[in-house]
Amino acid sequence: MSSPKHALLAETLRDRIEHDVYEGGRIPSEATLADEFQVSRTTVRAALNALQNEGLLRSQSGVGYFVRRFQHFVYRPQDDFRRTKDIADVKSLTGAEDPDPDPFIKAAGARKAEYRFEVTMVPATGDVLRRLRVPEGEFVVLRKRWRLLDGVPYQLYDSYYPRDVVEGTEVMEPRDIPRGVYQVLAERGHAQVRALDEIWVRMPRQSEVDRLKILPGTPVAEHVITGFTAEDRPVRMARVVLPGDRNVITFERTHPDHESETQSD
Amino acid sequence: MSSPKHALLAETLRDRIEHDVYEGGRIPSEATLADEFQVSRTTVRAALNALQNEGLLRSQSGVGYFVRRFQHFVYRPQDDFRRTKDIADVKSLTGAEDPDPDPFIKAAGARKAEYRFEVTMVPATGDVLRRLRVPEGEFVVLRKRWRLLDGVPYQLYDSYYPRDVVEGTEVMEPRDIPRGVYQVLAERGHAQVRALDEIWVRMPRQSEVDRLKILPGTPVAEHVITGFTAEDRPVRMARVVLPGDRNVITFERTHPDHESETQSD
DNA sequence: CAGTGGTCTAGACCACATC
DNA sequence: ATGTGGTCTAGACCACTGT
Repeated sequence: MSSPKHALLAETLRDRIEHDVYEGGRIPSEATLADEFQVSRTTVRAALNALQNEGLLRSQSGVGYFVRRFQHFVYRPQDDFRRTKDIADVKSLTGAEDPDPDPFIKAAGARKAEYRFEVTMVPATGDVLRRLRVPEGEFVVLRKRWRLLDGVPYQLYDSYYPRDVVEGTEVMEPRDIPRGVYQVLAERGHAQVRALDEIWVRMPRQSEVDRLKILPGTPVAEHVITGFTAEDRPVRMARVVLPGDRNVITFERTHPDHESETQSD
Repeated sequence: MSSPKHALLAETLRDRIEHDVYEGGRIPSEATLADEFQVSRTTVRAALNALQNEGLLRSQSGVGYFVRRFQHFVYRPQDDFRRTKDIADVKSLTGAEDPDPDPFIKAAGARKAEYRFEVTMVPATGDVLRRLRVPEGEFVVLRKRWRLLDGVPYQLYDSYYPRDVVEGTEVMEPRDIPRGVYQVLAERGHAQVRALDEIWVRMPRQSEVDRLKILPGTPVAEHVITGFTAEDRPVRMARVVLPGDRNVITFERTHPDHESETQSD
């Protein structure tokens, strides 16, 4: 009926962490805990390892274990749609000479927002192929974007476009598009009028751990946006990978009945 | 420059799993791997433990390690809004005598959907208090719901209502409301016309591990929905906890410019 | 019964951070 | 130099699953 020692220890530590027992979020050393609970260091490590995987602690080699603190960024996928309309507002609000209207930068607030870009042509595979309804092996344009706040990576934002839709436009260049991508798509006769959002949750791959500089035990959300024209052709797919310790995804919506009511008024 | 043995072993195993090297998803025993890679059993366990925490493997005591397989449920928060309109459709489609129009049941398809309910009054605390804008300590109505598919818990769905809004209605009873909650709210003069969705990602608490029967290394999404009336009063807050290995959250939206275009047509 | 994973120990050596 | 976490070993005993 009784739990193993490492589980009991983990339970005790979870409790202490929740009640802020440890000054400055600093957990006692492995040796100290082993001594206090009369168990081997290996058992202490098993407990601490579990807490790390739950995202409660982080360890720093040669220093110690610390309680993790979080600061979330509020990510609003709907803002991307609204971009072009807001350019004037941003200019008037910030007084910036050359305001960057990217919604990520607008939402950054006091934190320093930063980008990295990379544009390539890749053969469509897997879910990209399926979502963009492109023949196997056909090349699509991939815009890879890193979104950083105060030097910390907050999001990986990769967007895919069918080749014919964006070829010869500034979408092919690795820099921000002040007009907004939707403007460019519209000018080419592929205005995006509808989007489907899919969100799921998983543990990160090794490549994402490296790109996002996340600690072990940090889950990620994968957010895939597929954009459609009025003719229901998919013209854009974006895959956003968001570390769970740094992001909140938000949506706003109105009741469909209410919409029709107001329309029938 | 070289990685520790357990990391190299984990890397090798990740690769083998991805390339489906192991028949039937069955991983060799710890002893076998220790022998093959010439390391101690402890080192093998460190590698396998890491893969479990990444959600790639599950272990079964006394049996062995297996590759994990996933079957996702498509969760559409917007369906909840549409509920009352669809009752007739469900009846005509399924031919059921007493069709249950809950969107979760509709979306279950061939899988057997199941519920558990619990209704209580609790003092508002933390984010519930903040989101429902209720004075500290004031009691709110809590509807706790478990949503199961084929006996497996897929979602914890807890919804909170200000006491005055639902007192004396069937919302206080621990069973499904065929009319839909939105209908009840509307009849009480608190029609919900707008909702805010917030989604984030984290590792589960112990209580959630128990309630959802999830394996170690499974992250969860927390989805909080706050519903507002036309007067901007929050009348409903729901907290949905979704195990990452079983759910995809989806939204559909239309381009705001497009909406205004069609309205101005 | 044999084989599997789960628990636990004592002890060793290393790299790294801090003083 | 000291203390910290990171790695790794060999070996022991247990509980559980399958035949």
